[in-house]
Amino acid sequence: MTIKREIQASVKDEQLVEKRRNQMIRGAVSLFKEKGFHRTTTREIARAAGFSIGTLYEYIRTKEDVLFLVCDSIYEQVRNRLSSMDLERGTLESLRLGIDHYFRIIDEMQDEVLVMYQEAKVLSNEALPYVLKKELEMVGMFEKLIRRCVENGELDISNEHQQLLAHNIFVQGQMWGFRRWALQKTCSIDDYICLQTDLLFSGIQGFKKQMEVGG
Amino acid sequence: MTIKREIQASVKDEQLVEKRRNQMIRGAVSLFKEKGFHRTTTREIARAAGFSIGTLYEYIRTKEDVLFLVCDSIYEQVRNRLSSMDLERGTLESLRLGIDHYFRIIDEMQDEVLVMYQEAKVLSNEALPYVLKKELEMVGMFEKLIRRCVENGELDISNEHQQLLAHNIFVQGQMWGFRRWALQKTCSIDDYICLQTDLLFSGIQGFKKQMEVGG
Amino acid sequence: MTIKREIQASVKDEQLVEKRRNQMIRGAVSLFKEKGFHRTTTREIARAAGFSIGTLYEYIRTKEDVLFLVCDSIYEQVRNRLSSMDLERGTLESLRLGIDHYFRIIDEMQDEVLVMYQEAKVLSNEALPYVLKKELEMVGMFEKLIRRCVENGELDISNEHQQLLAHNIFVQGQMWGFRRWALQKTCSIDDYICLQTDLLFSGIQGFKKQMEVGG
Amino acid sequence: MTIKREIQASVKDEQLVEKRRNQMIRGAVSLFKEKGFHRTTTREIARAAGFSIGTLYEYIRTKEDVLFLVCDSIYEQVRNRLSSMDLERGTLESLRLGIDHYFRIIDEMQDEVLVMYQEAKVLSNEALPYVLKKELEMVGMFEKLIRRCVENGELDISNEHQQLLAHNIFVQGQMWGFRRWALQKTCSIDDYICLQTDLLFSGIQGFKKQMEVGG
DNA sequence: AATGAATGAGTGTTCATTCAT
DNA sequence: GATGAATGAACACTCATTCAT
Repeated sequence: MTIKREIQASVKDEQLVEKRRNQMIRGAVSLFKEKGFHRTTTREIARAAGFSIGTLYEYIRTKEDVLFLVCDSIYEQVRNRLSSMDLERGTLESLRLGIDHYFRIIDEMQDEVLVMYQEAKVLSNEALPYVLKKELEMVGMFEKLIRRCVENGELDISNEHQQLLAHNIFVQGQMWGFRRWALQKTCSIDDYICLQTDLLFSGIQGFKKQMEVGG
Repeated sequence: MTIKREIQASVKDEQLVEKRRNQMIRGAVSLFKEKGFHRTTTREIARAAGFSIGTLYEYIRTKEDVLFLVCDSIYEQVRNRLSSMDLERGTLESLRLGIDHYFRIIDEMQDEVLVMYQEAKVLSNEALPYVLKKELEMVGMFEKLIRRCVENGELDISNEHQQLLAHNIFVQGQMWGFRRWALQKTCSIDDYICLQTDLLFSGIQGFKKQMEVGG
Repeated sequence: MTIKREIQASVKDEQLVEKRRNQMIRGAVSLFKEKGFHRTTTREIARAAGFSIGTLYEYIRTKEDVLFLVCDSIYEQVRNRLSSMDLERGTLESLRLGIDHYFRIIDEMQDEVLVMYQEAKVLSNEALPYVLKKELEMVGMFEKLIRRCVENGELDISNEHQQLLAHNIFVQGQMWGFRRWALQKTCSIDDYICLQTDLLFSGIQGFKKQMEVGG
Repeated sequence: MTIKREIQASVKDEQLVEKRRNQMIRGAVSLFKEKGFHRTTTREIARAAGFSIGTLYEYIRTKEDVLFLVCDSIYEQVRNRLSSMDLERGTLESLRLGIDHYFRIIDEMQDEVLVMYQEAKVLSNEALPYVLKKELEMVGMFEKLIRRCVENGELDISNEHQQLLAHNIFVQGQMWGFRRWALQKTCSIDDYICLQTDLLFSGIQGFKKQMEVGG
């Protein structure tokens, strides 16, 4: 169950709040993508959402609320889509599939992830921990995936290695988005998944060894 | 050879320009660290640099110039410190040492790297490519380090793997800074270097294999 | 006969209008008391009155109407309570009693009087004269009280003195409210009535004279 | 010596600050007079002062600062002009002259006094006490004037009567301004001074008595 | 070369009022 | 007759930039 950090709205009809906020988020993401949070005005957000500035403020209290809503929504989407992963099987294949799945989600949500990635830090001291918490939850999913492999005897790495590995996977996903200017020039998402999986599973010495074995 | 992107100054005396800009950068970094680029005012930068707002504008043309100067200076520092790496030896040990060296630099320059990392994106379309270019140069250093290993027969991985590996190393360095809220709670820089090196060199199956061998 | 300044309502049922407006006034007085007219929003008034903002506007046309209603209501209350005074007897004792009565009313309605006193001026050029007229009516009551004394031979002061005296009494009543920060620290309403009556009746030389007589 | 409540300015040249603030006060008084503090915008104040909105905010920090400056300046003016009063002589004549002097000052500064009188209450909890303190200082001047008369044997009234009398005089001065709509229709300032002095000195029974004596 | 007072476009936010349901 | 979502003009305040001294 998710801890809800409520953003206050003046409007009472909860369905309407949901609907209007979704309009708002959609508009805001594309604006933040284009010019960043700080260079986007609330008026622009309202216009992009399809309503007036007055109406915008019926559904939030401060501009930062919009950013929070955006971040929250993106995490929620990623997590929802990630939830179809099988965390329990505990085979290397399921880990490989999990990574594949996650990287493809990021690929499809590149813009959103980039926005969140670049702007989340401007969230206030009140809101930021909540967002970071969500991030840790997602990292936790990879940790679980890995731990089950260890428990299954498919993998033998220390607890610390497991944790860092989970972080690496998580960051390598985001990296596909935030370093697209470098990576996506020479590389498709399929390539990327393939290459990263190689490195992840075999390490650089793995190649050497295989070579030696093969040679 | 480095492409110089000149920031125009009204003042002619180049030594003075250099000196004033260094004051400016020092002040700006600590301000950006504290409150980010957008929440820092030019007046604050001037004050932190030790001169008046009018003088500030004798050495730059826009606020963004300050950010550029800051990013440029940070990259330059990282690169300078990195330049003591031996890129040519082409042994796994030299690669390991290179990573160790780089990660420790990042650790010491955490604040600066974080600033640059978080704010660089607001640079205009004119300045950003220049900064990204510098980043690629640094990635290139790791690529070279790796390529020499391959040429030396110490490693046998494809060109694509080499490139991605270089990116991974570069990002894992930055990651130590920008994910400090998660990583640095349980882990020293020594631990981090050790763990990342393990994963990098052996991959996760490496561990398994060793186990099998050992078992 | 009272001149009625009609505030337009959309609702036809006059009893309902009366009822709703009373709710509104009660809510508004306590809000104006707390934060003044300008810092009180129509939404707050509606909420304090127990109905919606839409309903509020069924019974008034502008926010200023609320202020008018409030002022009107307060004057009406003061006047009603004042109406038990005996204006006709024409003795110094009845004047003394009238003052006593009036000062005690003000004391009990301090908050309301303060509100009206401080906010009435923001009424538009259309509504203000109406309110001032009511005030003059009340001053007129004291004038009558005094005049009857003169007619009775109990007092011998000129017409101008009578008028100014009436104003003084009226203002000294309000003064108990609007200077409470100074007066009510060291003085009860009983004290205040007593002291003011002394000054009013004897003047400052009166004391001297009595002393001389007594000495 | 006056306790200074400093309003922060960005501009350092103190003479310039003084000059600009005087421009500001002059403009603000006439605007507040016309439409009250709340209906006056900061842009209007800036324009009336003869500079831009940006410049206005170089000399104050909030709109309320303007009101404080206005109130402070008015009190200071009244007090300065009042300072020529001889507080020490302790004769009834000097008291009479003091009142005459004070009432004439109020008459000349009617607009200013009215503004301060009507708007001072919106000052924040921080600034209001400071203004009230100044008011009490002025009341204190009348108290002193009266006390010296008592000490001189010219008057024999209790401490409490002295205090209230001082308040009455102070309020009757202001009253000439804030009730001008009623008083100034039938009465010049000379008349007003004369009538109020009569009532003050003789009380209403004084008239009667004189009559009896005279009769 | 250095200063800092002046500028005003631009920002986030509020709130009286309307009107479709 | 009652509701409350929608509106947008209006507001206080900020800050990058300029330029006369």
